[in-house]
Amino acid sequence: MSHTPGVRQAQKQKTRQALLDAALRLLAEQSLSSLGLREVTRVVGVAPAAFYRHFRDMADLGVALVEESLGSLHGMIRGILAERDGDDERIEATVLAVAEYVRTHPAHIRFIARERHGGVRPVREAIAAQLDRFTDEVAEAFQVGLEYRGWSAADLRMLAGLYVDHMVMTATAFLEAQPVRDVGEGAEGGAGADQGAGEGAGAGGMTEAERRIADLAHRQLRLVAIGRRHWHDG
Amino acid sequence: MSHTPGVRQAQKQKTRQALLDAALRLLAEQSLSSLGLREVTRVVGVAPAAFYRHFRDMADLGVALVEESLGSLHGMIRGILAERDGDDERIEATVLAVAEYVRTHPAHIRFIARERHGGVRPVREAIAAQLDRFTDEVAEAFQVGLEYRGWSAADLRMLAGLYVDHMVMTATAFLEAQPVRDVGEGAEGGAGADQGAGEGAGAGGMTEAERRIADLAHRQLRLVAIGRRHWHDG
DNA sequence: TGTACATCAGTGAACGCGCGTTCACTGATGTAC
DNA sequence: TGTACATCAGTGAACGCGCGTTCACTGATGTAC
Repeated sequence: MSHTPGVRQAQKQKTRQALLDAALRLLAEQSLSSLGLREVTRVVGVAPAAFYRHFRDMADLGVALVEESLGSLHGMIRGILAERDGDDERIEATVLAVAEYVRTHPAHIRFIARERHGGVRPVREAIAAQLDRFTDEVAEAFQVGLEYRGWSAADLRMLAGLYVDHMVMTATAFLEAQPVRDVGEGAEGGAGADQGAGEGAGAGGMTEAERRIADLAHRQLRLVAIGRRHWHDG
Repeated sequence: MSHTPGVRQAQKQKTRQALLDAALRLLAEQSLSSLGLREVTRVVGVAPAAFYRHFRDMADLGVALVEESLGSLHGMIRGILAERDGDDERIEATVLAVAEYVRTHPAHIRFIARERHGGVRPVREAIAAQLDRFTDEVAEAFQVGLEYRGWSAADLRMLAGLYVDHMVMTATAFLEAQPVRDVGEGAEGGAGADQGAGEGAGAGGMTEAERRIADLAHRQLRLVAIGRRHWHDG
């Protein structure tokens, strides 16, 4: 233990993470290009100038948020696709996983949806790159399946693109179905504040609105799967 | 001619339109929530306070831009779907129409893509309402076709949603394939400035990047059409 | 047609405010001996 | 273990700047008679 860890490094990481968390929270109500550096540091409780010890500017922080938002998803999706066989099971599992991810990371998904076509080029490009990776990974997962003998690489990627686009669309639909948390924690799991009223879903359940979206997504994915099955015979 | 037209009304409309055009142009490089009132009036050449004669605030202007961006599309799509029969023809015509619309109204489409999940609620809601209308219209167009006997209203709408979502996705893909116009006219048709270099497509043609996107969209739509055809027999 | 009054789109100056960035600094942590 | 020096995350004050909004105004257009 010569130089890498140390109390100093740890403290710095903690501040950096606090800046990311605060930004993500503030981004629930606005887009990155209107988010102020002072706004973020104010929430964290550090001096504005401290920001520059961690990020060159807001675009830089945005790119870091993209990695935080989508990085962990790669393994998850890959795992789901690898562990199942059969279209219906895959569809079911994927839709449920997306719904769950949206419920546990709403702010991250909202950020991605908002900035995917947002006003900050480096962030747009980072998101596009991540979604491209997803498409590659899904296409690769298909390649392994016996059901895809005779498919060209281009057609596999076409199909994967359809699934990824649909996944994003479904995620944002789930998002819009979520209650709007005005204030409060936001970022990390934390102990606090189950919001009270009737619509709140239990640990495993879904609200009525969520169920409608899940059902719609289900049927759309099933239609795509049928098209896939008959792709080579008209 | 007692009160409605008049020189005054006409002049006011002209200024209003100039504000909308200027805003749309500036929104190529940023999102609505960071667009300044003074920025817009500066481009138009009027005093900042003049803005309030036309819009309450930027969100108000944004909602007007939504109408301008999507209002004319309703008739167009409806016409295309009504005039053809046969999936392939419909697919071909729709993809071409979307490509064409993106080429002739790039700034409008970019605005919609950017603000669909952007930081300004009233604008998000206006866009969602318009896209919902599109879905209804497409579903209605299907209803008429003989190919959809036996389809429930819910399934028709599910399918229509798939098409509309895909249309939006395709439009934004075309957009990203467009050369980035740094400055210049933007808003109205105008006489000026075909940009020079090699990638520029002729009146009816497409660039290489556009052709790739069109081809991908084609194949994806064909797969959906196949799924649709076999929807009721597994 | 001519005159007197009403309307109202656009003006320009003023305001208070929060912004991003810079800078020399402080003091806890890390390192060398 | 103890001491002397280096590093560097975070400070706090200062800067110039452009912002949104207000206000009383001006002068062309519209209306009544």
